[in-house]
Amino acid sequence: MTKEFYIRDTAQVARDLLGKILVRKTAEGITKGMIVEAEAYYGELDPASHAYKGRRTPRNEAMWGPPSYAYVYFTYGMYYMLNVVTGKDGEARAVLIRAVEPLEGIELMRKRRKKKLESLKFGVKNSKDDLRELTNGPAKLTQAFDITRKENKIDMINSDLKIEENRGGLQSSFTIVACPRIGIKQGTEKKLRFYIDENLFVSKVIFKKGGVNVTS
DNA sequence: CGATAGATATCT
DNA sequence: GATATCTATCGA
Repeated sequence: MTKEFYIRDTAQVARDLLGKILVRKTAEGITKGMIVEAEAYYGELDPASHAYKGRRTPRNEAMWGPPSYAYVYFTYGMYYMLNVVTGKDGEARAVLIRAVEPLEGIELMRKRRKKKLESLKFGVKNSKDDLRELTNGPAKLTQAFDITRKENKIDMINSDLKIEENRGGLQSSFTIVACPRIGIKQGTEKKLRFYIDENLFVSKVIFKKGGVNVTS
């Protein structure tokens, strides 16, 4: 993707990221996945954002920086979340990548997810042999793609972590659903979460209020 | 399904 | 000291 792509309105970027390819290269190998779910965060203006009312700390510093950079943060004592910064430099806007559909490096994703599970003190239950379990959530996909604090502030236009145009032509058209964002306590009225309708890898489908279909 | 424990960096 | 853009498990 180009710099211009990310400079635009955050919700627009979130929508347009659906169907694009998240690519990750490490010494272990390469993993790829199609983005199927994303949320927009409007920094200073957004009660749900880490940068609400201009809060600027070492942790959320990346949000304030230039577009196309990664904002990776650690939360709940064990999880990393991946965002891409949008808007103009100095604006604190970002898109949270919430789910992808695995395309390449699936065995590697399995290995990484399994390793993480075993490191937790849970009772290492049987791993459900379900592809969806690899990447259908923001903290799951960062495990599967080995994304941690180290990837914070790297430019996602051309790095070992980047987003590419979908050239494979797989699923060229789809319906986009817009609904409230997940896991927030304020700013729930706005429909800033977008996902590909009917896609199996979407983290959570909201039946309650339903979403709005926005075909692009 | 719904409820809750889990672990810790970061902020107030 | 409280909180967090969550996940896995357990119980009904």
